[in-house]
Formats: sequence, C-alpha cells, structure tokens
Amino acid sequence: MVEPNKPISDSELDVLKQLWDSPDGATVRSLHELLRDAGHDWAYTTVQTLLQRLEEKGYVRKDSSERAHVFKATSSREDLVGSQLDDLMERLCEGEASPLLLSLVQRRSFSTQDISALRELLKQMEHEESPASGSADKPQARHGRGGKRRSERDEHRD
Amino acid sequence: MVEPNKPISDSELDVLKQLWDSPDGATVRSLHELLRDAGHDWAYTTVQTLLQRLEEKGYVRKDSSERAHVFKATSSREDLVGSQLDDLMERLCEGEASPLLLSLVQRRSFSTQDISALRELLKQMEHEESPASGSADKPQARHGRGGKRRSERDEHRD
DNA sequence: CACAAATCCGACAACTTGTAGGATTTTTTG
DNA sequence: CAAAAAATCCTACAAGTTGTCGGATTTGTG
Repeated sequence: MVEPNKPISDSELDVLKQLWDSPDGATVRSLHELLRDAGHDWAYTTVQTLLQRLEEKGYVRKDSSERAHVFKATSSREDLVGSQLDDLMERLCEGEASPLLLSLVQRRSFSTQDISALRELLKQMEHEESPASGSADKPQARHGRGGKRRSERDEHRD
Repeated sequence: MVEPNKPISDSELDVLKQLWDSPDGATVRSLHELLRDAGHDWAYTTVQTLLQRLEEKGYVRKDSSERAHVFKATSSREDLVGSQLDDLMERLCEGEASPLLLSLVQRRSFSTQDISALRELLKQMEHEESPASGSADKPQARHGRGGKRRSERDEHRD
C-alpha cells in the first residue's frame, strides 16, 4: 500500500527543511538555533514538539543513544516531493500522472537546460520501457544528498 | 482571485468533482443525488454546507437567480491541479518547477503516448519561447489564474 | 550531591472537518 | 387562501490538527 502520506504542517516543514540541511542529523538544540537564525523565534520545547510530531508522522527518526538525541529526516526532499505528487495524482487525477505532467509543462517555464535534461530522461525511459507489464528495473535517482530510502511504515488506524 | 490556495478537504473535493461533471451547474438537490449515487449517504444539508464552504474558499460560485440556486465550479480540475502544483513548488521546491518535473518523470510510468506528447510540447516550448538573453526568461501568463509571484513565505507570527 | 542540560508529559486556544438539525422563507396547489 | 413542499439560512458540535509552550523529571558531571 501507499502510505497514507500524513500531512505536514508549515511549521513542521520548516523543521524538516533544517534537517535536510543537516546530513549528520541534528539535536533539538542545534535545530533550535538553526531555526532561530532562519527567523523562527520559537521556544526550545516548541522545536521539540514539532520534532516529535514529525516523528509520529514518520518523517523523522531519532537516535536516542546519545545524551542529546539526534534527529534525522527519514525521507529526502525528493521523496517528499514524490509522495506529495502521488497524493495529487490520486486526489485529483484518478491516479494518472499525465495530467500533472501536462500541467507542469504547460503552465510553468523551464530553462533550456531543464528541457534538455528532461529530453535525456525521456530517451532513457523509452529504451527500458516495458509495454504493459511492470518493469523489473526502476530508474534510480542519482542526486547527491540523502540517499536513505524508507521502506516500511506501520500504520493502522481508522 | 488567486488568493492563497485554500485547502480543500476530501469531502469538499467529492462535491467539487460532481460539479466538474455538471457543465451546466447543479443544485443542492441534484448534487445530493449524484453524491448519493457516488456512495455518499449524506444529509441534504451536509451537501449544502460543503457547497457553502467551497464557495467561501472560492472554488464555487452560485447563481441565486433561480428558486433553487445553481452552483458551478469556478476552477476546472486542471486549474486546481495547477494551483496545487504551485503549492508544492513553493512549499517544497523554493518555487522551482523542475524538481517536480524530474520527480514525475523519474518515478512514475507513462505510456509511450504520453511520452511523445510530452516531446511535442517540449519542442514547441523551445521554439516559441527561447530566453536566449542573459536575463531571466519571460514568464508568459496566458492562463487566467496564473501568476502568483512569491519567492518567500511571509510567516512570522511567532 | 547540587546543577545544568535534556527529555517527557500535558495543555490549551484557534482552526478545520465531517455531519447535521431546526428555523425561516418562498412556491405550489387543493 | 391556507397547508404542504421545497429551499435556503443559521447554528452546532465533537474530533482532529496546528501553533506554542510550561513544568516535572531524569541524568551526566564537577
């Protein structure tokens, strides 16, 4: 199943973004400071709460082996973008991706660079593409940061 | 008004979808029935409330000249897809569209048809819109609800 | 042991969402 | 014309989410 993509609030997102910029993880304290620098005059415990909620929602994991727990994002920005797109796809496009693609390409402007990069991707896709069955090979993103792919989550409630 | 993309709840969306399928608009009653057929066992007034909220949020307009008011969606599915994508773009991609495009193309599967359609679009884009100059590219806004220009979230209500 | 640093637990007001009930205002019709 | 029917309007209300903490408690450290 596709995980229920718990919604992320704006504040939570601000925290998560700091985590994305902290490849080795961060403590409540360090995040508190980073966020202060980023313009958020939050109390220490506010950051803590936000982290806890992020953890409950599955976007963050903490390593409690140290005195001060170290938090890391479990999903990269790209992962999040991906799942949010999935959401859109399901909510508004009955699970089809092409409307999203269409909309993107039609209404937004891309640099010629973006365009040629996209061309490349298309070329590759066409090669390894399979007609109707699932392709065994899934093209992996090769962008530098992050790299941790979350796999499972246990979720049941209703 | 492009205002801030008010969020649409799941129930509201179900109503809106029926409106999308009702080109001439619909009354509370007709929607109530359509929705019943679609599996929603709601009270008449529930549909009414949902419509009212949609109207407040700007997604629906009503014509009150008739005995039974006639509701219409103010934005098409495509519009909504577009604004939702804008949202994503701002929240997660600092206003850039290419990450979305990338993610879409990388992680989802498209038919060869989709792909060639996309190719066409790309070709056109390159033709009719070549930035070429050192300055920024031209943001052509040919869609009614197009340009929401924000690069920075202005939330400082701490 | 007394402290400072962390974490844990609980709270609370303002919204949002799902879901209606009842009052009021027209129209219709016998 | 007086009731019934059909609509709209206004109000409500329990859950759940979000933004923001404050205090209590636990735990290394000098």
